[in-house]
Amino acid sequence: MFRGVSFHTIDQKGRVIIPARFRGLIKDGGGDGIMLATMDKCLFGYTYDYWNIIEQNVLSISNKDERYRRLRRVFIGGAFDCSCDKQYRILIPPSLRDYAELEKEIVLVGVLKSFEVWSREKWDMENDKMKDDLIDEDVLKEISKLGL
Amino acid sequence: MFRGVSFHTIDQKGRVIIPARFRGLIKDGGGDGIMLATMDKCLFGYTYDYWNIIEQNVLSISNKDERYRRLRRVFIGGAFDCSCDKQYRILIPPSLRDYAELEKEIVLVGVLKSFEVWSREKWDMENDKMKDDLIDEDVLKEISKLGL
DNA sequence: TATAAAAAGTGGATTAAAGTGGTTTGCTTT
DNA sequence: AAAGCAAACCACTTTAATCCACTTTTTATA
Repeated sequence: MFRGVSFHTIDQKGRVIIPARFRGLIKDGGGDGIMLATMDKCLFGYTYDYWNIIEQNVLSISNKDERYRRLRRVFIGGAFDCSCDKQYRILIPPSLRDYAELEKEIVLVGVLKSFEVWSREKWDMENDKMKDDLIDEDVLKEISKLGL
Repeated sequence: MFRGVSFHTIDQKGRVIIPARFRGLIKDGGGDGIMLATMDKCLFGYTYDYWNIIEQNVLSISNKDERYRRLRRVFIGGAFDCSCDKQYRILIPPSLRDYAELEKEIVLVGVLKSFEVWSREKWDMENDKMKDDLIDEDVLKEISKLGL
């Protein structure tokens, strides 16, 4: 499972290193590369195997409703296959760089089945929001269920 | 169960010794290492076995709501697998050192299912707060239930 | 209780791996 | 043919894993 945060840089070419602790998971997940998709103003990284499951799920969504068709084309349309180079970096396509506003400082965050790529600014904001969430009854309830 | 408090140091590389009385518990809990997570401005150490339970609970949280996705990414993002070296020390990742403000003097505290890592300053403050809590009605009620 | 032996705890040196930035080469596209 | 881009290559810096030496504390035993 993907866990932990790392702080890195994205270079002018749009290359981002995959942290060492993620590499085995990626390889075991179907190859030397990942699928990148957009969500929550950051990028979600999936192993090939897990992505296949997601695609199957997307296929099973009804296409009757225009909203579901829109969801499908935005989510799948925004997904890219990114393979690793010899230094274990992925090249992030310009459209995804723009979406997540990746410029210089970036953050990689493991979230179990997948990991996320954030700009440093947005990640800091996300942490601030989390602090605010800690006075939210619903959130506190979920935390208490974790058994910490 | 983890119990008792020990005062130690963290060296320049970020290494921290595991007290002898914790070692058997850790080994019995699934291996020669622990999972470290962030909470309450200190670090929580879990055995692998217990961490697996927590992780299952995290996976069962709904991901519909943005607040719950945030909870997951901040909590799992703050979790690291720390294995012991031959001297039974763990290396604490820089992001966790920063979070808990570990610099030189640190405190390890057993709290039954897990143990905690504090900076000495924060630990002392925590004890002061405990003194204040002893005039709190709710806290006194819980204490009376303990059967001391 | 004195002493030896073992275990716990600390610090530093060495080596291997991770991470970063840049250059070159060879495609593709217009 | 030239421009743009990505893949591959290379050089370098930083960081983490491993190993070793030593001090302190605990335990065992005479």
